[in-house]
Amino acid sequence: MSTFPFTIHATDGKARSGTLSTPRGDIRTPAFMPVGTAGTVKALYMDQVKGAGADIILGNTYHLMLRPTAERVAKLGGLHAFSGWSGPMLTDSGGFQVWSLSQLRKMDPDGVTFQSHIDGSRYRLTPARSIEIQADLLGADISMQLDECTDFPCTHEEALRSLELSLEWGERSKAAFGQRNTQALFGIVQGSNFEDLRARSAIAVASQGFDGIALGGLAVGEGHVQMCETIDFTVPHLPPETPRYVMGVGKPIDLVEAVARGIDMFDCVLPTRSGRHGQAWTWDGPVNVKNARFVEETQPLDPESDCPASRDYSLAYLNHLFRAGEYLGPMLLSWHNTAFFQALMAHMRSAIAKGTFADLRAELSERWAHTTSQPREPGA
RNA sequence: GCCGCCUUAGCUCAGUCGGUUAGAGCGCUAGAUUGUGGAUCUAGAGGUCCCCCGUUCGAUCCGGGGAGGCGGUA
Repeated sequence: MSTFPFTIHATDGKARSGTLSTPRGDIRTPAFMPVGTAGTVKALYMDQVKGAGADIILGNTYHLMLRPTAERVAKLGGLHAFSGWSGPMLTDSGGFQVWSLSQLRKMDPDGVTFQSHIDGSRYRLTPARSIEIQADLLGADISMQLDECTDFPCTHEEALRSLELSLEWGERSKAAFGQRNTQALFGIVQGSNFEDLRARSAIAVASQGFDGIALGGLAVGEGHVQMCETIDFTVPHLPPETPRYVMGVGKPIDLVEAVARGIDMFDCVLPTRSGRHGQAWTWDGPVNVKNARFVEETQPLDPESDCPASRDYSLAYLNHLFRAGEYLGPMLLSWHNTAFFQALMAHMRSAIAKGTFADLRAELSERWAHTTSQPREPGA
């Protein structure tokens, strides 16, 4: 029995739309969760994030542990009060930093030791410590088990070792979490791009009785096609009544194709990171507002949008802001992208409810086919 | 007026003991970015080496003259 009720209202093919109910509010699925690593969705006010349509945001164990420290956040009332976000919040366990900060950490079976990129001091993260930080100190509504985000590409042997470690860490995370009435814990499936390993991991994680199941180790260089294949052969091993979450994904085309394969939740830095670098995501695909062709373009990004950033500012002005290095440029594009990703999720939820998801998928997949990620070059 | 220094890419400047295709940083033109190290990376375009004459097989480089700039001085 899951801590949070998850009700599926409609399905269309493998796609499903529902509600994950938490004490801090409902999460409409398929859901996209803006990433607020350090207690802020970068360059945005929480009101803008909420107004864009986001039901839930992410926080990050590793970054908050370093600064301002989890203990200080707890002393200041927890991450919700500290940051001003009153809705549901999910925190990553630090597992992604095990991968992304591989230069700054040492692994052992019991956990991982990080050397801070800020001041060089050492921090220890174990499954129990990660849960303590997430659930007890930050006060996350949904905590993630500590895992190892498996590198790509890797051998079958390496992927097996990695997923076994994540399974064990999942068991220990669950033991540390215990039974709670108002907080949930998600497990994470690994296994790289190996069908047998993904199946093995999915079956094992499903049997551990988590409140939700994430697919980790995706969008790490395998490319769009392999990512879709991996989701394809993993989802059948997951219990239908449990929320499914693909971590760190993705581009709009990835979201559409993953929803079509039965995924309910996503998070990704793309809308905000792209926004800070001048890339706007639109119904016509990505647009680099820094491009010279926009210097005198009086049209906004999307005159039909409800978001002021998309509707009320000309491309010429956005172009100027980025060329001039003005703060408002990243702010407006982060806002626009966040609103666009939420609008995309709303479109998909609506289409699933109406039974027209296949049409929407076909249209968007064709329109965005050129944006799919290719497999990373070996050695790159 | 005289003296000194300077003039090389859009900008700020290296450099060539006279020798094939003259470089950097920034800027510019594009691209990458997927559980955020507010970072970074990749590629490309762009030059009458101020002008003229001379010396030389060959001058962005040496000599003469001119133009423009900066500083000093009367």
